[in-house]
Amino acid sequence: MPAKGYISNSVIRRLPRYYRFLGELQKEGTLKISSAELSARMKLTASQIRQDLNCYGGFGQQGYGYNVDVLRREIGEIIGVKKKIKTILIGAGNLGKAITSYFDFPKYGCELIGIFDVDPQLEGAEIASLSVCSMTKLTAFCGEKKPEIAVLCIPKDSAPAVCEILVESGVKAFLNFSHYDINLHFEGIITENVHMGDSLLTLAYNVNNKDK
Amino acid sequence: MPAKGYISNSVIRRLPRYYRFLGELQKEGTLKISSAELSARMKLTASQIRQDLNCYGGFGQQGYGYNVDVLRREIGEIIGVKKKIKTILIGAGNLGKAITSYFDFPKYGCELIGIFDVDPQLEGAEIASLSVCSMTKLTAFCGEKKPEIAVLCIPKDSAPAVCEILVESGVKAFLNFSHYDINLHFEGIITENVHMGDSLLTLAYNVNNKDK
DNA sequence: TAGATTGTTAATCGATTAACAATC
DNA sequence: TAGATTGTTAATCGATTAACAATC
Repeated sequence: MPAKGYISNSVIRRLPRYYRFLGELQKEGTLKISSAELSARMKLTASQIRQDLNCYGGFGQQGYGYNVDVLRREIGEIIGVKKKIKTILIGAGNLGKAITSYFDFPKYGCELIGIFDVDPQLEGAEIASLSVCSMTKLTAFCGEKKPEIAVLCIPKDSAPAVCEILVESGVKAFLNFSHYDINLHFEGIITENVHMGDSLLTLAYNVNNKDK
Repeated sequence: MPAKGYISNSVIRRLPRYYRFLGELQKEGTLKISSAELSARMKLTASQIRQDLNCYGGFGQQGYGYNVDVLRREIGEIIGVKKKIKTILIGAGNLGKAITSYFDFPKYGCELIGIFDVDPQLEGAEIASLSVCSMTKLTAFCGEKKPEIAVLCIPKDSAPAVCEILVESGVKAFLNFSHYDINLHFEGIITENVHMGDSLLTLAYNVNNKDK
């Protein structure tokens, strides 16, 4: 049996989704919501919502439901959105540029404090009010600023060396767009792998095997 | 109990990963692999690998293991990588551009046949040897070319209208970067949602709640 | 044949759902 | 108080793991 206080990954992965839906409800001006209403909206069961939330405490009120503002604030607190974890991005190619500009880091609990690229041509280029740094400055930068998260927008081949440096410098977590399997090579490192290829293949599978 | 022949989502989502790892083994020149060896490499159990594969048939040989080439080809066949599903991309902003150039569609069972954007300024711009089309041409294009997959790189607000048109025109599946919940609004549409925000929040949660 | 490893059935484990007593 | 809805315990379901007979 899981230890008391243990929270399963399945629950953790639903937190951002609750947070997102509650944000929408807030925007719509909804003040209170019952687990039944929220479940209809999110296409999951009311039971699951109550179970999930009660991993962290009783945020509702019997006979009433949940106060949207309070619940969202509580979940934000649990995730730690206010912490603004220091984050760097490696690889200012197309994808890196897109993420840097497209992405509202503070909204997701992070603060982007540095962008790095191997290409000396890019050095000094301005993206999202940060100027791209040479990779040669990476170690020194990490030693000084102590970023905790790195977003990897580099090819698979260059990933092992870069990860080595970053882990060595104390980076704890990766948002990994390279196809390098970080967690297979480093112990205790937190990773979120984005495999768009896998997503497309899953899509292809489902299209090709529809009603079979 | 699940109907015979039913294959769970958990299994389906592992297929692209098997496919990827087998590709690597191929590159390394490995000819055969046992479920035990593969499981060590992929950090899952040998049991699971054998169970997964046997949803589709017996691809191995007792006492020997699996032939890497054969197994990869079989999985490719199951996914349907050779089909090259006609795919369009909507939204040629930073993200759309990145995906268009960054991404080897044929490698993932798709063929990119059109790029669309609302911005008339972008009309005719060349990306990945395709020229960007105006959104006004979308319906006609779909009617003629019958794309089955759409990659949505547009903001949430414009998504409902675009999805309406696309679903109407026979698009069956979405790789969805907009934060619009397609499957909440359309029945029987296949979707893969990429929520980088959720990934970052999960990362933030894990960093903030490490050893708690 | 002996050894290895699959395919497959059975056991376990964990996550989801249902039920209901507590309580606002 | 009566009605509603939570928090929580118990039941169910499905996915993962273990075990082993089949067989190359």
